[in-house]
Amino acid sequence: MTIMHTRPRAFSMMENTMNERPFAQAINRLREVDLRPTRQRLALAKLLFERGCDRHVTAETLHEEAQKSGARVSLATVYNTLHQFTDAGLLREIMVDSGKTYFDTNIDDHHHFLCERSGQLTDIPAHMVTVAELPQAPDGSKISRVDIVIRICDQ
Amino acid sequence: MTIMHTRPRAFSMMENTMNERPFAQAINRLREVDLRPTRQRLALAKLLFERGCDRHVTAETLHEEAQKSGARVSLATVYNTLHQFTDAGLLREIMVDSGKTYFDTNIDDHHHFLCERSGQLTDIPAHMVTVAELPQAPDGSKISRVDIVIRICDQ
DNA sequence: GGCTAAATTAGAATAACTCTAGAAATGCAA
DNA sequence: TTGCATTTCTAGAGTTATTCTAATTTAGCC
Ligand SMILES: [Mn+2]
Ligand SMILES: [Mn+2]
Ligand SMILES: [Zn+2]
Ligand SMILES: [Zn+2]
Repeated sequence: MTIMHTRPRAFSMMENTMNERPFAQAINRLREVDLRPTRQRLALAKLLFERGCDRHVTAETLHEEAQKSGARVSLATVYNTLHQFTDAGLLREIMVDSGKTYFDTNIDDHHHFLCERSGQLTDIPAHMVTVAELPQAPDGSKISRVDIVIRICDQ
Repeated sequence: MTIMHTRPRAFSMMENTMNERPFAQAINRLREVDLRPTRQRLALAKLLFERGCDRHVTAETLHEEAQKSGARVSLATVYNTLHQFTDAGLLREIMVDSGKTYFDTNIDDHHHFLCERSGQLTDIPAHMVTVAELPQAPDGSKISRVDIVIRICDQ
């Protein structure tokens, strides 16, 4: 049996920026909702949250990304994990068109541009849209969310 | 060979109301776009447009309805017809959630309530919603439509 | 280390479509 | 009418996105 000399690596500024916050947050959030931080869940959380910008992924695209990054995660686990993260409030599920489900790393109140040519989704912060008047919800129900999709096409 | 005495039936108020207009409109529209008014297409147009109220059907539900009404139409034809009607501007395609495509007989500018429990869609005329401020469409593109879905849940 | 529950996985199954290729209906011309 | 080309319809096969299943692996704990 060999003894590994696992020297602690030198600390690097590049690897410990603000961007790690949402990842650390994710780990804590997983603990909160009783999801064990497994190798697979951590790899996916890293891909989803480490680069801060808002992402809209499908199970398929995230799975490919995981493969490329060297993480071995099955597609079934990607589906499971995306749904678990969604239930934990770390992701939002979006279904606009084309029979694919997108998962959105931006969980703030916001809306979307949808490019009719490419299918690309782009975030619109809620404060950029002003809805002056909304109809009453039918009796016995209340409004839980208002989703606005602005479809755009080439001019 | 027998000669049929096809007496013209007595005119009935019940059968010639305002409600026939959209159906007649549909037939004309089909001619306009070079879709022959075949037995199948007429049967489906009848189901879709004859009862005036706004409908949100899936291929599956319309197919069942056709069967029950005694019309023999294959599911493939229901899909073809729904897409042809949509291309002809007689229907609008809606995809909200749950991976099913709905076809909307209301082609006026309008929005939807979506019941999160039952998945039921209900129309909201455009004038009931006032959007005061919209963001600029990205460069080189223009806004083609704004879709608003108001999600409701039991209070 | 050994136990137990939770998590992962490959592959089968399902749901909602779409495609294909042959049959039927239709339109038109001879 | 009858023949021929074109359109439409249809059953069933194929596809895609997703879920399920049941066996294996891993994690947390004593
Ligand atoms: Mn889901
Ligand atoms: Mn379509
Ligand atoms: Zn978003
Ligand atoms: Zn509608």
